[in-house]
Amino acid sequence: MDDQDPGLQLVHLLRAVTVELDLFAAEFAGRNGLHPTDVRALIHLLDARRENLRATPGWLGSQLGVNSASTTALVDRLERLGLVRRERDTGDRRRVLLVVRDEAITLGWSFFGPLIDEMVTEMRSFDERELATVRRFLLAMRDIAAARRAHDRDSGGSARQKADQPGERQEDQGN
Amino acid sequence: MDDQDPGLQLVHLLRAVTVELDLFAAEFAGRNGLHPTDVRALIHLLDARRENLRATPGWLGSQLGVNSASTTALVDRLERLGLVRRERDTGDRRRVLLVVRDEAITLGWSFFGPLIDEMVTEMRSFDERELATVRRFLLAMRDIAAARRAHDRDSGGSARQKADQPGERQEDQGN
DNA sequence: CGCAATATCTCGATGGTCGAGATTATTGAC
DNA sequence: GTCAATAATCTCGACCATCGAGATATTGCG
Repeated sequence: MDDQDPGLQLVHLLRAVTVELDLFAAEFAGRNGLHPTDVRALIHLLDARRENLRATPGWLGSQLGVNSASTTALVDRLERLGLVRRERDTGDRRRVLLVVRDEAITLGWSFFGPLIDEMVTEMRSFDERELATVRRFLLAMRDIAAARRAHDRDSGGSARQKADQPGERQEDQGN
Repeated sequence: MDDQDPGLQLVHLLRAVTVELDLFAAEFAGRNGLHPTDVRALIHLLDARRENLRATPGWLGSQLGVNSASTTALVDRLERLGLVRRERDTGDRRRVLLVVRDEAITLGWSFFGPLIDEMVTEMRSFDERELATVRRFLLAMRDIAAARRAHDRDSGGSARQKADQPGERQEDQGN
């Protein structure tokens, strides 16, 4: 694996992008009195809403990799900030549904909107075949990372298992 | 900006990749008794070493966006774990050089090595023109994020300025 | 020398995260 | 129906990463 390997250079470049995006999120967090975890939670909640998935504390915790105690505190913060609302699930009353309030959408868009806009605009300079290439690249990188994470979680039981993950991920249950 | 906009889909996909990579790093952290910040620091330190840059606490703190107090504690942790060594700069004795110990390289490679390997291997399925397309994409995304971050830092003085960033970034000073 | 700028570190306070366990609701067996 | 097992969320106490403010040491300028 030569240091001049173009593939390796691209992997490093991908990491540089993630570093930039993390710093961008941290900037957003610090500016609004949120913590990095809150921002990550907000992103997942907005994603869930966009895809019509039901968000619950347990689901959110598993997405973020934090345990139930931290998730409760996290939702408390988001609720106190007026970004989400707790709502008992009428079907399964053990559950709590996390309803994203309009304030959260406004806040998220005010910060990430311009960034996303610029990125989408930049993508217009890519023709269809190039877009397909980028998509293939991103899908491959995402899947490799996800697969290795699942692999390491199983095989690497030497150290502690980190958190109490239900492991269960509920998909869209018909709204 | 339609929800079916292929550019927008790719931006979301890019975010999905960063989420996976962050979770991967968190997994690594939890398994080795490190904190997410420690992992980020380790990555920057290994990068600096690879590029023959001099790492100091101040430089590291500015890279991570944390203040000097946190940086001191961070370096204390890394030193206690035997990953780095503090060494007074003989030229400017206010400075401390952070020397990455072999243990850090071994540790980092043991975890990120296989992931990087798989990614690099996957990149072999891209021909030269496709690699160039991916590179153009990643460079554009990185630069947009960096530019917006700089832009927001200046204009958005409404809230607090977060940390005491020297703003100074020392490049390779001839080793 | 005095003085400002720079680099790092110290201190006390805040609060996010964790493990363990409590609480409430659901499910299935008898 | 009752009981135990499971599940989803929350409470509690402890730990420690991060922060702001300020201390300490060094450099460079005049």
